[in-house]
Amino acid sequence: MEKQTVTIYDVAREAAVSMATVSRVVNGNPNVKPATRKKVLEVIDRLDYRPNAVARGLASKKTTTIGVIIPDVTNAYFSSLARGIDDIAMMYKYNIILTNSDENGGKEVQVLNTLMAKQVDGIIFMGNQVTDELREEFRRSKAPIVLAGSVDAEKTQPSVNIDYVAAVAEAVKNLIDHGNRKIAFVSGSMDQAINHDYRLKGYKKALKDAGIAYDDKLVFETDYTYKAGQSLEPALSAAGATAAFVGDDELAAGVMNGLTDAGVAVPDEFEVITSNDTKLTELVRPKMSSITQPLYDIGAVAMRLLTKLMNNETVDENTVILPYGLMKRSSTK
Amino acid sequence: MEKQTVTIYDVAREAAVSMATVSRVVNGNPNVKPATRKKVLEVIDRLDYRPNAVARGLASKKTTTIGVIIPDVTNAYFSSLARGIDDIAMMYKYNIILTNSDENGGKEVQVLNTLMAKQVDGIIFMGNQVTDELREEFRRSKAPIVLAGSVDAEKTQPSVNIDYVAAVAEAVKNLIDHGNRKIAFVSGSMDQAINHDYRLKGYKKALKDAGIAYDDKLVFETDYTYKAGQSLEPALSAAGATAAFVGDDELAAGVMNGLTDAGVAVPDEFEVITSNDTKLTELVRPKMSSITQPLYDIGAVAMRLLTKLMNNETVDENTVILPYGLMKRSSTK
DNA sequence: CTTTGATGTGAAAGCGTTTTCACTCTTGCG
DNA sequence: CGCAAGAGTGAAAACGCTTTCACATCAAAG
Repeated sequence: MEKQTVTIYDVAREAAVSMATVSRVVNGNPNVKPATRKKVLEVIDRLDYRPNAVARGLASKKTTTIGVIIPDVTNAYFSSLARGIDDIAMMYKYNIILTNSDENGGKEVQVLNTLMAKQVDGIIFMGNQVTDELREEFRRSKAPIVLAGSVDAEKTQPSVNIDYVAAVAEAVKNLIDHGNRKIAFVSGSMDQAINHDYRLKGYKKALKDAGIAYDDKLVFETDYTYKAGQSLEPALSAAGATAAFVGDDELAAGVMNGLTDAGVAVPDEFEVITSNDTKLTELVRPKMSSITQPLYDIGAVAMRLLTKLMNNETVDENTVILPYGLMKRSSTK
Repeated sequence: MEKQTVTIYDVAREAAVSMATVSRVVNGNPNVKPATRKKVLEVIDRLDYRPNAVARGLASKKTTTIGVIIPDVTNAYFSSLARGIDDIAMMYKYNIILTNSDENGGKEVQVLNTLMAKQVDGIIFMGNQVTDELREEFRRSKAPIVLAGSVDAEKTQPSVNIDYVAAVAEAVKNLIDHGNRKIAFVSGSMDQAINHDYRLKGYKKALKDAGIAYDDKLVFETDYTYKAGQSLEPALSAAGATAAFVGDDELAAGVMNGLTDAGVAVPDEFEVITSNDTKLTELVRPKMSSITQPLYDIGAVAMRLLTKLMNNETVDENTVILPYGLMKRSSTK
């Protein structure tokens, strides 16, 4: 025996009004006489009527659902953003369809398509490799799309970020100020805009400002994993580096622990500064110095921006830049 | 100018067939002559037709979307499960509506209701405090619900877990075997079934087996946060404990770092063993010994189980128990 | 009284699919 | 050559809501 669903029609019949009226009271439309409203509400309560959101979505062309594409929920940086997104979404009565992309272009395109098929009202995209194909899909979408904690070199989509160039430059300058001349730049794939177009630029800028020559032997392109960082020590030492800027906290933890395990003292013999200021930075010993980012807020602001876009409100600034900082902990002098 | 949507009707007209036929080819129904299929496919391609999943959901009463209730995406334990869930879901063509509950009963009930309103085909629930009200909602649901990494004392819902009692008992026995007599039990709220009904039982069992009297002064009920753990050191020392079993990795990292910072040597003066075997255990120094759980698999199996339930397949065992292990690292002797 | 403008309500047309049912062709077989 | 059994297709009825439009009612204003 299937559980029976009660529809708006049942309520209308029982309350001796039309479906239109029931719909009005359900949606808080003021054009209903208080007495009628009360009557309808009673029936709704009695029958335990619950509006079917799918039918509503079909009729109104709004699903109050947004899509969120995330590289990996398991990643502390992105999950912090996701938390900010969800909280604000909930505040505005939206739900979130969350999908992991592994920053895999093909998967991203596919996911984007199913999200659009599901008629989401908006999309938040996280991931740093916006391919042409992806950009094309973005354009095709009738739902607004905002990038959170993610950059696209072409700046074609609304986005929320910090000023990565300036932040990295400042972090590296800090290392330089401590007397380091050979500073490693450790990051994930250089195919990602955030690395080659932003972080590396900041790195180069700091070097240039200090009159230090750029040496690509000091640039280490690897995976965003703890293991990858851990196994980097020999190379780092071989290159003669005495400090490193790292583009991801987990990676940085690996780098640092790898160094420590190899007998290199952090920060005395080698300084490390990382990028994302996730919880991780406080857990490891020594605690890691880091660029600080308002992680939760990046997600929250992105979601807020999306709500405006979905309501066709005019927004003054499509690409918002949130403030960053530098947190000195114990992995730098 | 709104972007125009092309509907199944447009395709039917252009291909000079009926909507029914278009629907058939879209859904891979074999009852279509190859020639017709080809013709329709061409038109679909030419018009760039994309089926509207909402309309489809209304007509078919299946949304290929499932709801996932998670305490906090930011938590490494749960986000690992979530990753397993999403991967399997994607494999079976489902999408996930993810919502954070903060293990707040009221929020959980509310979220559950909106999920049901959105006609999700199934629900995966994570959270260890199944209130009566919640249980009542579960019962009301026509979508199957499975618990992942979460226990309900009443065992009324399908679930996927490890044998917490045995695992904790083994972990504590290990501590006892190392000569510890005063072993602290550190966990989150005792209101949670997993703590008072499982972990604590395992703890008591191990003590009893070793002939050690249970002393509730050694039970520390706190928050699942790093900070909470860190500030526990004075109390731990005051109670004369020489070892601790901890119910959460982040909490355990806090405990351990708090101890270390206070000059208590881990593991020489104080041993720590934790519960979830998340990445964290490897990041901290010393690395933490832990009960090992197949995190990803718990999520994956839960999702797989859910697919069966959604298809009305008969499942032999509704409450599945996955194997656990014990990983000795450096926070125990 | 009539007129006017709000206010409250209902009928019915969508929204874009799936699915049932009936119907028309083909086949293969006796 | 006739007929039963598929195979292939279309018409149209759902699915459960929102929204438009027209209509009725009523109070205030003239």
